[in-house]
Amino acid sequence: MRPSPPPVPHHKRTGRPRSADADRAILEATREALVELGFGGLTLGDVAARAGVAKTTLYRRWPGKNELVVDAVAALFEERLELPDLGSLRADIQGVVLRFAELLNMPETRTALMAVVAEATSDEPLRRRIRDAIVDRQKHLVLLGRMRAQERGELPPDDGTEDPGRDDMIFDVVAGSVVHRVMVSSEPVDEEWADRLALLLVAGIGGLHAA
Amino acid sequence: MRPSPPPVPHHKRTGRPRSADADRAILEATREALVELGFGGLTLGDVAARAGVAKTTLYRRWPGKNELVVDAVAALFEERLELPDLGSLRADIQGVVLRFAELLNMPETRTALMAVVAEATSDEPLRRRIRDAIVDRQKHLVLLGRMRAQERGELPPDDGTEDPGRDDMIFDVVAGSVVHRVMVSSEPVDEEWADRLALLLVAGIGGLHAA
Amino acid sequence: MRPSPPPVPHHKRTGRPRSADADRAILEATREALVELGFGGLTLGDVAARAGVAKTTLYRRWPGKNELVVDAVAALFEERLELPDLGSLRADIQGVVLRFAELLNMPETRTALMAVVAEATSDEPLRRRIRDAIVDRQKHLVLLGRMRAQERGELPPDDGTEDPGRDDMIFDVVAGSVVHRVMVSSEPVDEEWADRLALLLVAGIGGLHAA
Amino acid sequence: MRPSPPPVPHHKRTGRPRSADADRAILEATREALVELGFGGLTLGDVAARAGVAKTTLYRRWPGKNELVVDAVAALFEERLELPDLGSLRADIQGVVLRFAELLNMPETRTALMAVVAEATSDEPLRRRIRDAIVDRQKHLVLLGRMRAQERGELPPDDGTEDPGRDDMIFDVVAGSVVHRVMVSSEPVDEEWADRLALLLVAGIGGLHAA
DNA sequence: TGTTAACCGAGACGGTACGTCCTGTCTTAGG
DNA sequence: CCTAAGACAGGACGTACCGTCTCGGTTAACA
Repeated sequence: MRPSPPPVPHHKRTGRPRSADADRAILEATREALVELGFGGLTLGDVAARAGVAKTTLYRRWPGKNELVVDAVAALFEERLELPDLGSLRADIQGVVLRFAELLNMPETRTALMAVVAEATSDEPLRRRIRDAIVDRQKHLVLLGRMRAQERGELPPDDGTEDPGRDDMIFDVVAGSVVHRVMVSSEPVDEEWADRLALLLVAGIGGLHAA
Repeated sequence: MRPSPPPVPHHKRTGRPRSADADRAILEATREALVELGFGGLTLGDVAARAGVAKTTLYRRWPGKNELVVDAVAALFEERLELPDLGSLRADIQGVVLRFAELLNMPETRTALMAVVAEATSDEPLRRRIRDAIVDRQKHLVLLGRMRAQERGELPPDDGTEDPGRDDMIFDVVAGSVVHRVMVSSEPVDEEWADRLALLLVAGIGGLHAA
Repeated sequence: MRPSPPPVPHHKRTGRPRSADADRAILEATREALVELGFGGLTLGDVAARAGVAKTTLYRRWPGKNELVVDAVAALFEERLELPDLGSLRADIQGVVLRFAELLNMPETRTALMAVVAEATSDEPLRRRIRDAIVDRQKHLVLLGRMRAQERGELPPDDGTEDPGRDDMIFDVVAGSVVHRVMVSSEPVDEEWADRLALLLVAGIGGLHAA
Repeated sequence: MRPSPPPVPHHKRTGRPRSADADRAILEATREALVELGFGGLTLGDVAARAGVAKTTLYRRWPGKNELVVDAVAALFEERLELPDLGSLRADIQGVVLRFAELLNMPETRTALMAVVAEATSDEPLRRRIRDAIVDRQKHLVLLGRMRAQERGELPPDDGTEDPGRDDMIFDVVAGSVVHRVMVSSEPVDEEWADRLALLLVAGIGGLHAA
């Protein structure tokens, strides 16, 4: 899976092309600054300086701080988040929950994720960007997990009558619970907690099918 | 339950006392500004102007924007969030989920809540303030719901062996799921969705007890 | 004659009053920067830094670079330009021409004067400011010189029939000639040149009276 | 007399030759931009765009804004400024003063002239360029006027003892007075004022000869 | 009943970041 | 070698808020 491409300019192919090095340097500098200063302390001028790039170059590519941070953080999700095959639905869920929590505890993402989501509450384009760059890429993990469980016989196969929003709800529950635990309750997501959440979900999903 | 009082000054009781009108006017102005400008656009200078108050007065009472917003929003949770008794655990959960979603969709809270949580990721005192003013007041709803369910016989009575973090997890799951649905997925929380979540939880909780 | 007062704000007498020290420091810093960097190189940010003052303080008092420079330079004209009484009209003119040329050769004024006049060509308020702060204060020197010459008997006394714009023209000729000599022709204004100009003027004025 | 040619490149004569159209378009665009925006608002990027030319092309031909403006304005002086033969020294002077004032009131020159002179105070090459392209071409008018006056018998013929800087001073006085009147005093140069200046000068020159 | 200390409004203060603009150079592709 | 197009590093711009401060003036409890 390749990293999200930089926002494609719809120009003619004339003039000096944009430097790909600059893109890389900027995103790297952004993550570095997030670690050191947090989202609030992050300054576009500072990022530009770290990247050895002029502020204008930065503004030419991204509309502002929010979009830049989304792109900078998206790459981390890309490479870090996957669904391990651990032999059972419960173990799979536990595994992905632990990895997700680990990701949320990285200093780059800790402050950045909530902040951009907050900004996005009144910024539809930003909301779409977050979905495209981060959320939707996680969502397929739910689908994958379901398919594996169905192959194992842990869940009944689809028969065409199931709720189409079913996987979306599972995703909201998993992601939301972990985020709330980490960000709001400030409690650790350890193996035990992850297992109990997995247990609750497995039982709950069973209940949904039974209904 | 009265709204959280402004931080008490520990002075001698001499001199002119602080104006209580000012407090009210400031919190009201803050909510008004949140609706019009969102969290990011909210300015302490602007709030002061709306409240007909000097910036100094404002800074004398609150350390900064974050704390002010927490207090301004807390009152809303106080008055709006309660657990209706609808006759069954599933219906109770559905009911509180719908009320919570409604609260999250108010313009005052929509942007403010996520924003202060984001700020709180690197600000322990703010995190505590949020817990004291908002989160903990919701948490007792979980306890209340459990007790009702136990009275009804929907859940087994406590026998002293249960996980002490059990209710915390339920709270993280409920609150987190709704927040994620509303804020990140940008999908509506309607009666159907709330009911399905309630169903999943009831079954899941059952699974926890069975384990 | 006191130095030109800072632009008077028409506020109420409320709030913290503006610092008089800041005014002094800013004007001094402006002159210093003019010497070191010239008008083109002068930056309001740099002036603020030199004066130990915030940029905002500077913008609160002056609309921009042009007005600031006018005020900074005006003080020099105030203190340096006077009409010596040397016993004859011709010597008086020679004297004032030499002083004026000297002033134009100071590094503060050399670059600043022409620049603000240039800017003023499309900025009526600036033009007025220049007249008020600099030009009009010089103009009375012409009147003073005429009166002395009339007392000495070098010129006939006014009889009420003379051209009201007469002194204005003399002023334009004296000031314009010196400026052009120094700025455009880049030739020195030495005693001889000044004396020849004085001679031309005395004769010319005589011609005007004769007409 | 043709307009001053652009600085000749001393390259080999290989490769694609420079477009002469471009030169014309650039100078025209410069004058147009001067009228619309004034000197301060004039941008090389904007001039390039108006001329339908790349910025590179512009920088290849002129070192910067100042030089470009000098060349763009010089052509106007070339074609507009001449010494009419009106039968007497006084009338000749009046005539040239009126034409010069007219030139100074054109929007292209109004702001441009003072600005480049101001820039030239700390830029010797620019000063030379101004002299070559503008000032020296005017100076011969003084010589021409003197010769005509001598032919008419209004002035004594040269006898080899006269001051060599004599004509320079006349030039400084005429040009400086008009510029000061127009630019600084912001008063009109009408027929009456021009005549009075001519009268003063004729008498003054007489005084110089008598000395 | 006057003192007095803390309050209040207003607004200036030193700072910091903003997002835009222009400069003069460069790097493309094409003539 | 020139051209158009446009990206590049750099730097100043003028604005907006921040959180602090300094004023003159007000208000209520205490003496």
